[in-house]
Amino acid sequence: MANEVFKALGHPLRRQVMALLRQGPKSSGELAEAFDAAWPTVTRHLNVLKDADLITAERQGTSIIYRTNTSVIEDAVTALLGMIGRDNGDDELKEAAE
Amino acid sequence: MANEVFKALGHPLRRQVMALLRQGPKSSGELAEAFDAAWPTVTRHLNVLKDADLITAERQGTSIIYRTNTSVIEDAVTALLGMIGRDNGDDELKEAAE
DNA sequence: ACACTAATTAGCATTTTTGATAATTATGAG
DNA sequence: CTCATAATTATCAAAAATGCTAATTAGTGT
Repeated sequence: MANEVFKALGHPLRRQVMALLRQGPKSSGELAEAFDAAWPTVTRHLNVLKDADLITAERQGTSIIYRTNTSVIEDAVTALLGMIGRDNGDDELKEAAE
Repeated sequence: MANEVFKALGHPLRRQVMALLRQGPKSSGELAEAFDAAWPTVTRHLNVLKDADLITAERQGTSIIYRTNTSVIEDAVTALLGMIGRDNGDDELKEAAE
């Protein structure tokens, strides 16, 4: 999971997409308009985000609507938080056992 | 900031390094031993992490000690959390003004 | 100075990512 | 069915990332 998520967020345009979708669902066209890049280029970035499960796509008549997938972002936060705070290598079940 | 951070975390070996450093500071050699990759390869990954400010390097006699830089990870968490939760595009100072 | 160990930088080949244009699919309107 | 619009997939070239071996720098001890 984490690999694709962080990799997907590694591109500025893709983070921008996430920022735009924060204001609510948007169509492929609306997103494509928001950037200098050509539409197919934006489409590809959207696919990267979709493969990473960061967004979902749903056809609605003639257009395709994208939404951010909150839960995956939450997972990424958890992964990140896991990088802070000391660990002794003792296989993680320590906390629970006392 | 965010670009380099997420891009840096986009590689499995580099996330592994972060996980190892969670147990405390480690030398380049200790880290290099932990992977199948050749030492120079690991060094390069360490440089990517360092450029992203995710870790710091400090020479200690003959070896170089790496530590995770907590604050940058916290910033990344904030960036991530900023992707969740509705926004109306109204330039963010809304919350404060009521 | 010389040797030894720790680690990095240089160069090079392979793979992946990016971005554009052209071609294609899908849906709805008339 | 045809036309127009929305969006994707296909292809290709340019740029960046990865990983290796060889060469180099840096510190320590003799």
